Amino acid sequence: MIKKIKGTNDVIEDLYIWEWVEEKFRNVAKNLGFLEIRTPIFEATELFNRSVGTDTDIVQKEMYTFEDKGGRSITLRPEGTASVMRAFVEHSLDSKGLPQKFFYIGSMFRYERPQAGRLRQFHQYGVELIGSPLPIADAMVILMATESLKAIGLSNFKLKINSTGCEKCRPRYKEALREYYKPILAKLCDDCQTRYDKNILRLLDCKRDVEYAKSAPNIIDYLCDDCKSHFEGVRRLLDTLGLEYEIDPSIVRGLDYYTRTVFEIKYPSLGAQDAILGGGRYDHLVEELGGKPTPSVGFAAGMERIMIALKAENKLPSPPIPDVYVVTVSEGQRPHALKISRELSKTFSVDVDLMGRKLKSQFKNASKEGARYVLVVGEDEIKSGTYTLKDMSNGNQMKLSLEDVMKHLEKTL
RNA sequence: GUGGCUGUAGCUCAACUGGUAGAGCGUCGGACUGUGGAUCCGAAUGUCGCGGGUUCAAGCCCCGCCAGCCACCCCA
Repeated sequence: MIKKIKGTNDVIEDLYIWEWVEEKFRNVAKNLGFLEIRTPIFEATELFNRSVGTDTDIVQKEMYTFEDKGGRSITLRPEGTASVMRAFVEHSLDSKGLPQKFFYIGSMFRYERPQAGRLRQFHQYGVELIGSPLPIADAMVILMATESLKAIGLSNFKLKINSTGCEKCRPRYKEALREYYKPILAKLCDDCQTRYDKNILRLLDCKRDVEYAKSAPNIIDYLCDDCKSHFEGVRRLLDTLGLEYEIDPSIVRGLDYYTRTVFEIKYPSLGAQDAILGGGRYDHLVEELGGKPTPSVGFAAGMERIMIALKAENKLPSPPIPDVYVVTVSEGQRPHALKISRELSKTFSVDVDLMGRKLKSQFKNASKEGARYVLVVGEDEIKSGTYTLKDMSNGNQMKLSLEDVMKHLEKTL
């Protein structure tokens, strides 16, 4: 048997949940003036090297990269922001005026070992607000994040924010961290030893050496005046909106392009992979991709993790059921039943037996599928032009003309 | 990439210290030849994850691979 590739998933019975969630997210985004965008699922490898950063784990070991038949290096997108920004630059969308506001829902690919809440092909809902340097842009994006989660009924999530400063203040902070950790380096775990050289910020969210991280220098104290007032501006707006958040100095995002604001939404009961959404500001990404300086903010949310959270909170929508199940008594009525099904399906969701089962089994089937009504098309019905409509919730039956059947369904469904 | 646990019917799981595969649920049918959700009866379906080894004999033991789950790393 050919089986699906490791770390991929078939969504079959649960698809209606996905559709429902996506609809809610689209609504939130569209009502705030964001335009849905679909970019290619693969891009030139160079795009991700430039945007995500050559030193990041994503680029170094997690990308699905291959050469196409023309000898080009192609990569399955590991995240969505790079493509949206590329499209923004490629189509000179700044000429349409700023800001430009986009959202997307789609597949991302990362070659990682699968575990709870982590797949190799996964899906993200993401938002990009391009062109505004102001704190209100950060606040808008964070608001969209929380509103989206609330729109699907989630409540047990925690918003955490931080600032990673800019090219002026971040080096100063890194230096301070190096000085702090240098004398105790030998006491740290093996991973932290390598993190010290590779990416010192990562020492802050090590799961083992938490004690040392607690008393480490806090980036907030090292922010330059501009970054500090920007961060305070964002906080004031979040306070105005009444959003609860925690300032968490250990939030260090794994992509190189972040500047200033970074944030995460955690769903603590999910297990090790408890971040359902992450984002921040990336003020230099457009320049990096060859456009004019265009400060931007955005986030990406993990659809699969959101699905797990939804199930945990028991906030699932109800599954789709047929409104009417059309049933025949014998073979001769099948053509008639098919025609009636066509009429009914213009307004209602209809199911009809396609297996040639006998009447009783058709009823069983209708019941199993949760059909609200069964319409019997038998010899008598065809002769008289009045059909037997049975309400499966209480067993009541009545004989109605097709027109009256339609009316009755419209009234009661 | 590393580590732990797991892999028997569509699903959940059983099979004593190795003796050659079973139950419940589900599916389909019948009891009930124009009526469901209850009950009863019956039927079908397994390369026992794959490959190799040990043995008279392997679902069970050994090795390798693959897959799943969980964790590390990292992230959504």
